[in-house]
Amino acid sequence: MKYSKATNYALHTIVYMIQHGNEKLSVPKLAEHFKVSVTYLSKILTQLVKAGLIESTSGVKGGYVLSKKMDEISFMDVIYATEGNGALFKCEFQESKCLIHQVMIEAEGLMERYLKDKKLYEIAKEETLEKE
Amino acid sequence: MKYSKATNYALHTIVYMIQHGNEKLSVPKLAEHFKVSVTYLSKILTQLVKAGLIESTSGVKGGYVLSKKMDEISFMDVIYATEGNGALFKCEFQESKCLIHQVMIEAEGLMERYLKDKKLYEIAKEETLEKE
DNA sequence: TATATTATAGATATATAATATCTATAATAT
DNA sequence: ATATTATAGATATTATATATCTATAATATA
Repeated sequence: MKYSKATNYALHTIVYMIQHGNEKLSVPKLAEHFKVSVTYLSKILTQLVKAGLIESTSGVKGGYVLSKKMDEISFMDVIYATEGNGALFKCEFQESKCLIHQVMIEAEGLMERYLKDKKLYEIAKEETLEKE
Repeated sequence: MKYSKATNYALHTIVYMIQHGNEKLSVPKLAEHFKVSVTYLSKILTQLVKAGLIESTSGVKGGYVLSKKMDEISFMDVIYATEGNGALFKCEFQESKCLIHQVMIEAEGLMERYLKDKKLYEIAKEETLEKE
């Protein structure tokens, strides 16, 4: 099991938006920066819209802005949007009564809690500082 | 991203072997118990052999036994065998210098450390107790 | 030694998910 | 009216997971 590339693009896009002070950004600009096709990145950003992380406006001068406060968006918010929010491990046999299942869920929980607590704002800020 | 069914079968098989006091067990017997095809389970068990978790003997009265002490096999040992031991998240861009990458690796680490510390023996023992 | 039983390897088939592109449509600033 | 943008739908291409089949090698035992 692996995180998808889409998740990587999504995380980087949000960081990029934060670093640009949440000015409205279009897919063509974002796609150019990340060297990825416009249509492909569009699909990913639409997922972020549906998850309520960003907002879109069509037409000339359209594009995307963050729909939450910059410092509220967590890694996990983005990952849920691109990977889904189902459990990583499912036991077909006894389901919730399965002790193996319970251990795996607990392990996932550790990762999730860390990623829920970790905001993309922290990263964006650090990277900006590094450039100075 | 999801854990594969193979991982679930592998974890359950090891627990089953522990619960049976590490007596030699054949694939036909294991497959019958888990209601899964012999050939499919074979592939999974061969992965466990290659990972050094179990040992096989061919021929009549052949089968599998654990190659480590029962209480030393961790969840992570099994997961590495079936899922591979590469990182779950890779950033194509700046690789190791990427701050997003670093956070994701840290998060994975939490899950991995928990699963390395958690031994299948604990589960096997608990389930046995429940039956009594 | 012959036979039955078992693990392993290789080939193949199918299903599902990830990656990616193309086209058409709807929305909007100028 | 036009150009620009997001969205939706269809489709194509890989890659991975799931699964089966067949052949081969190893081994206990009759």
